[in-house]
Amino acid sequence: MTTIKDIAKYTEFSASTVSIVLRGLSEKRNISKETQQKIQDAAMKLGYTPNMQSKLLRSNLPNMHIITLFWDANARQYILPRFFKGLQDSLIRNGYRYELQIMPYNVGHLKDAITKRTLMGSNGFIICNASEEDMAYLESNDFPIPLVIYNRYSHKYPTINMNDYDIGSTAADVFIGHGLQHPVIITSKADFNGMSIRENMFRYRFNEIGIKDVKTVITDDTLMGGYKAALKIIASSNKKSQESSPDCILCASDNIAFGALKAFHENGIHIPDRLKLISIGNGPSEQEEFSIPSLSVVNLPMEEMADACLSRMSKAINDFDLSPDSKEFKATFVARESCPE
Amino acid sequence: MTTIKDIAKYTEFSASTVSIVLRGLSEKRNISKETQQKIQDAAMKLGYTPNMQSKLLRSNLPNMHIITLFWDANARQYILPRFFKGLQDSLIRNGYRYELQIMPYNVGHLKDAITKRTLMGSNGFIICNASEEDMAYLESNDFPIPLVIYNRYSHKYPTINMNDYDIGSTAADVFIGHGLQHPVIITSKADFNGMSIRENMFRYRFNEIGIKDVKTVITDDTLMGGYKAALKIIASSNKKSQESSPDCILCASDNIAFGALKAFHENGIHIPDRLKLISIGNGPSEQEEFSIPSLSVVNLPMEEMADACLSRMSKAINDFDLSPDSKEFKATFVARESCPE
DNA sequence: TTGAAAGCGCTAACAA
DNA sequence: TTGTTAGCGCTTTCAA
Repeated sequence: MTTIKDIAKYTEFSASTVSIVLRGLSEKRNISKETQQKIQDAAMKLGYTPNMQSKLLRSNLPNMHIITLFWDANARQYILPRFFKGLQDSLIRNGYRYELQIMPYNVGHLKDAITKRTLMGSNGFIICNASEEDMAYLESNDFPIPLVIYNRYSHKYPTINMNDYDIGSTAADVFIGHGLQHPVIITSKADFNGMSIRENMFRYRFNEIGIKDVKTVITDDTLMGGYKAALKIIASSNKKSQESSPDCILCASDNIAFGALKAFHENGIHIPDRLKLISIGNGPSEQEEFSIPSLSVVNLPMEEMADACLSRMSKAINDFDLSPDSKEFKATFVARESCPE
Repeated sequence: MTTIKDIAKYTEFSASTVSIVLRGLSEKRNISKETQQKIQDAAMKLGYTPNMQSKLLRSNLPNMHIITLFWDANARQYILPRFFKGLQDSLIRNGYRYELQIMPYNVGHLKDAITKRTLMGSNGFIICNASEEDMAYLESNDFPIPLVIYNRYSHKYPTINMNDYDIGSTAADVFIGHGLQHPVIITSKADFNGMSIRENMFRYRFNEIGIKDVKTVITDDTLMGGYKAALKIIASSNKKSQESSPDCILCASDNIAFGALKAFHENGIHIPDRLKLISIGNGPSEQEEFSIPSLSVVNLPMEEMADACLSRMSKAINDFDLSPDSKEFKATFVARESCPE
């Protein structure tokens, strides 16, 4: 890395002169045109770029804390803004003086994103979307700054969670309350334990009332994924009698749900008359309200959880409290057109 | 700010001992339990938090560049992920070694977000969503780091733009090609010049063929906004004859379009049979594809533009090239169900 | 088991 | 018009 010193040596001026020129203070300090030119040229030639760390250090500005948010680099376009907005609002409401930095990473390869550099440059990590491998990596290593884990459990780090049992059973109970008997789950490959819990709990509630047959369709966590899964369900139910074909669907995400709604619409299957549908609501509520039909969801309290992540981080940073506690949030059912109360 | 020195003074140990203890290296370096305890307590009591700038400076890690993205703190949940994903992909594809930092700000108050601190801590700013006031602020001030402006014009800074004339005329031409004669624009209060250009150009094309009456409905740039605007249009066209009621609608954003689609659906107005609809496509294309009906758009090339922002930034940082050039992208029409080709 | 000293890159005050 | 010096907060030898 080229520094101001390198330029000083190269041009045979002093470091302070170089500093003055490069900061555009030449006029004020009466640096000769010639000197300016030489220094500019050298900076260009040597590829100088300022080191902001040392500028900041030198500046004596109050030490701002940088919180780095590790987020799945792929897909789930829906969710980041919701979570991020929750963080922002929390910052403002609580007066936290943090700077938020977003570090995208590939799920399953968190290890590669947590470099010496990211560790050094940050006062705390909030880890989101971690897979089982990622969690294993975190559990088996020590880090010099506090971590808060979003939506996963750990016996090493503080975590902010939602009650996954609740999510599954709430959805099932609504369907059961409607007397529905042929449930289907559309979901994607579970990349964290909570997903399985939600689905198993959903199944369990139906099993309890004697309905053993809860079909599952695995697809991508995308709109296209939901669309294709729904087409599959339509095709297979066309072969069956009206009585035994699906009458209610749980979608593991809003992405999947929106895709599925499109497929049912195109095939003239009326929701909620022919089929009731509930999504595990991870998307912006506005989009759920204005889909056709509007989407009933078990709403994941992401904004509240984002807020909790920051509070917990604040406690970790200020009180040195790194105990592996967990705060758990409840998801609530929001009835809309795709499945009334 | 409490530093390691403060703790050293307070505990009457040396700074190096404090450093060792606070970094958890006590065992390795044989620091006595008692000393550890005293130092930990003091750190807690004095509210010590490490200064990451100086850690980084000391670490001799290669000087990573931090690019700060200034983004509208409010609404437009759709767009950030699209732009951000464009940035990420660009990072990877071009091998730029930048760290991205997102700084939310309130449009119209960019001034408040650009603090000494943000300036010092960043090697470059990408400014998005700037209002006219924000642009005026930027134009009339000097900054010590390079700025690249997204989707606005400037005679002081490099900018990355789209052709707003094109956007408006493309949409109009498609409608005109269908022989439609009663256009309506649903838009929100223009907070930047490009919006007016798009709309004026749309109007102009219709005017050219003798259609002077292009109605405009102003609403919020939200799904609810689009919904309400559409209801208004429905109400007023119910009073008119079939011939004079609107037959095509340009929506200024996907938010507005999705909201409007819901309203038309609820009122049994078939799109595209009764009414053709084109949106200025700023949302994720997947959502446009799976809406009901799928949404025809003049697609804003946000990913390409994000890429261009980074390329331009790279040029600014590495080649000291701060000339106020502009790169302009063309928007293309994507025909889907809401308005065929 | 602890401390002293040097230095990371930069800038402000002062000197020349 | 330019240079010298000291120091921002931290860590790493090396010494005690």
